[in-house]
Amino acid sequence: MIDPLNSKQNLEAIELLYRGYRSFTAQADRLLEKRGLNRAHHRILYFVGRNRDGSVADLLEALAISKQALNTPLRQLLSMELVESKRASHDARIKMLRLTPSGKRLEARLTDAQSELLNTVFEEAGPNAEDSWHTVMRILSDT
Amino acid sequence: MIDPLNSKQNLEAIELLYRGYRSFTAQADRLLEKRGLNRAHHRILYFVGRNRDGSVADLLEALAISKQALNTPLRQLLSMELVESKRASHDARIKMLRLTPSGKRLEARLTDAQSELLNTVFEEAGPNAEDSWHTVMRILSDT
DNA sequence: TTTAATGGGTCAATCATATTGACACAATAA
DNA sequence: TTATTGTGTCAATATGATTGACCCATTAAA
Repeated sequence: MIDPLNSKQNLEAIELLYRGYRSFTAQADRLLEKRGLNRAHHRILYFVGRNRDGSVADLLEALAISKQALNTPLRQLLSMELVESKRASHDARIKMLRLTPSGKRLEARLTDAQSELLNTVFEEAGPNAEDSWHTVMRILSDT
Repeated sequence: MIDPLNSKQNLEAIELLYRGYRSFTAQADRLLEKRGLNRAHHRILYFVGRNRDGSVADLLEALAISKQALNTPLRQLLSMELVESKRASHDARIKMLRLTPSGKRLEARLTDAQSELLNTVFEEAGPNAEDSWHTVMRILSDT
């Protein structure tokens, strides 16, 4: 009777997840570092990019950090004009956040780098592998 | 002509990698937190576990952090008797590090949690998916 | 055998990022 | 008018990381 726990396969999978994730985030990290930005900024760019005109509160909830922790990187992105805010017309308390053109360009560059990497990987692995990989990751994500 | 860059597939893959990785590390993080440990400790336990009797310098190289950054968590693991060190017989300057029995138990518990999660995931995804996933992740890791 | 290099450890100063708590201000809702 | 909401900021504190300067003991080289 074989205990499937800690099989060679699983031990390799653990290793692969660590290494794969690192390899996946490495390019973006380098691109960000050039501008003095980090993953916190990236997360903001990402969520603002995918949630146009969302409020600061929305962003706080998405990032699950404190108001004070958000303050610094968000202010930097605003002053670098990568993100802009305007008051909501129906409620002037609310600031709606969106990417500026250059913010969009940066976000796109970060996403493109990762997207290109994935293209290379899936091309090398073959089309069936891509579907299976998605299936596995979807299950893992929702667990 | 379709630009495969930033296809829906790829955008989903990026999202899945983030979410999947978070889900993958969540259990271990919780287990560690209970003992007042964090990912730094986990990394040390991991590398010491897989590199029995390695030196401090080996560990430093593997973790790619400064001597001073290693100092605190390693000292904690030593004082908690999860890691032990003994001088090398051929060179008394070198400290060889290894897990104690309870260090091994903790490391195994962390690994088991991840391994179990992967078992569940792969079981649900089917056997072919597992192989494909490994293929993709191997390529990604080595890129 | 004196001297230099190596492995390991620590102190100090500093930086970055995060936290909680306490407020302040303007705008909206009750 | 008063209370609540959305946003922003100050202060104190905690953690984890950095670089730089050393120290000790041991081993290697001169």
